[in-house]
Amino acid sequence: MQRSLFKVEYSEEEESMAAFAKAISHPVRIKILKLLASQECCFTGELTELIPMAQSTISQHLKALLDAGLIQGEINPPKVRYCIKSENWLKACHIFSDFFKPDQPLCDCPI
Amino acid sequence: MQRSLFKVEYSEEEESMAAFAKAISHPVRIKILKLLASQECCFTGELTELIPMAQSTISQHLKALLDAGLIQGEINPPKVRYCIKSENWLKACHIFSDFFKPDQPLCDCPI
DNA sequence: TTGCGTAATCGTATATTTGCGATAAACAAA
DNA sequence: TTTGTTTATCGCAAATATACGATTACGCAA
Repeated sequence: MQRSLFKVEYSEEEESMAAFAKAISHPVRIKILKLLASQECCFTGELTELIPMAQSTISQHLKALLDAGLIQGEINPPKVRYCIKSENWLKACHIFSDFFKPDQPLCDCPI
Repeated sequence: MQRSLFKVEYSEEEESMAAFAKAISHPVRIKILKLLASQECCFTGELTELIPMAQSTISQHLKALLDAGLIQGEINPPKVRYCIKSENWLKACHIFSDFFKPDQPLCDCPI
């Protein structure tokens, strides 16, 4: 990729919002988060049974969610129990509700 | 990419949430949306002046936002005036606020 | 018609993402 | 120690995304 000479500057908020968005930009990761956020709460690799994908692929998506800080995992050999990382979940809640404000005055261009 | 034999099924809501998320998964697109959503409202290619990126790159990002349905453009030769597409903006508002509920009962695993 | 300004598209190069199977790692139980 | 269970990581291939310059397209004004 032919990289720009000077880097575009982004605010911390823009960067982290983009990172959260990227984490949930794949439907299977949304599905996983929904499962973890549901009342059953702390789930594990039963995900592999619920989602028809290779175990390695599920693990890869879990890693993406981990890296984004949206989930956390407790190693409980030989299993790993995952759940929502509430700290960053709340951060994401705030960032997105700040951005997507339904009562925001929007353009009324008659396009 | 070695595709799965059987396709994973996603709900319409999961699909469109992922699509919206992908659209805002790049900080420059968040920046653009912020500019368009700000009171100045209907913006155009002044974006090219505000954001130090090649014109073609900006146009590419605008197309991504267009394809996601988050913005719309009015051709006003030789310019194009963009603004938020409120219909889908509201849809995104609802989808994200439904997903990121701060008062949701989350796991209290002591990880 | 010819040029000008604006914006989209093309072509290209590189980076990242996505998916799989195979393998490795970590621990518990036999 | 060996075996089994669970999960992460590796290596690969293909698809997408990102960025640029160059070119094209489209009206408007000379």
